[in-house]
Amino acid sequence: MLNQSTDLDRLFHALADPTRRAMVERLSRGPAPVSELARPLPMSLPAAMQHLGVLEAAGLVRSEKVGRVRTCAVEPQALSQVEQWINARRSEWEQRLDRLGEYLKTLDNEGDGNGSSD
Amino acid sequence: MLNQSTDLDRLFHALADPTRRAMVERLSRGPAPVSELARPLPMSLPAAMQHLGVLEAAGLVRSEKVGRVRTCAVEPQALSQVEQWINARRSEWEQRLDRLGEYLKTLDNEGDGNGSSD
DNA sequence: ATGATACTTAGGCATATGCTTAACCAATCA
DNA sequence: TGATTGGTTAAGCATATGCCTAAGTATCAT
Repeated sequence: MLNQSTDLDRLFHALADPTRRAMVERLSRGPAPVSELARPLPMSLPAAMQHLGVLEAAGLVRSEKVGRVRTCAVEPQALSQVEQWINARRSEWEQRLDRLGEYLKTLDNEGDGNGSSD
Repeated sequence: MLNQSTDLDRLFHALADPTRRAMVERLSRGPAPVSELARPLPMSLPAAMQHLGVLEAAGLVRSEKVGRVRTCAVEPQALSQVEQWINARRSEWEQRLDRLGEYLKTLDNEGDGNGSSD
């Protein structure tokens, strides 16, 4: 259960940039060639390609070149590791809050006292 | 609906580091003082504090100082924006795949005889 | 073959990140 | 009161990131 960190590192890092999220959002609606991904972006084509490289390295996007056009598509299962991590966290702290709730109820029943020291 | 980017930027970026995720994981089990968060980490206390600062700036962690001890705790609703973004993407591309499935079925009905298979 | 299109590679620069050590302050404790 | 504990600030450094321009390479169109 310890650290296969690097996958999550790459995924979160890839998603931490608005340009890259915009690309993923675009690709969520269907595959697109590099130039179409780059066109709306306020940067040069090479810069856009670097972002694409980060997305591919993270496994979020897959691409294939046919003729001179490289077509990119989202990799639908790529986000599952992220989801798993988040769900794990959420369930942990929900459990904690549940236990805290129980505890507070218990205190309530005790009829409370003070407890200061200082 | 476009760009409240910066929140997501900070959240994803905060989670893109194994040290910071380790801190969140630790805090998911309950609040802890800075020194306890830092102790297991292979770095100096100031370095750990910087990570903590990133987590706080992202809204993932909240902390409060009492006496000379600063106690940190997870902010349970902080991940919801991340979840929303991920869910939005997933539902988009699931819809797409559904439509693709329909389309393929249609083709199939047309009575074309070959299988594109691969 | 010539030129346009669609990407790709290379090199470079500015800023951001992650870490370190060396003080420094504030609350206990002896 | 002075030492210790817990945290904070400051300065500096090495590497990583994000962008650029310029110069390729490989199709495709004529």
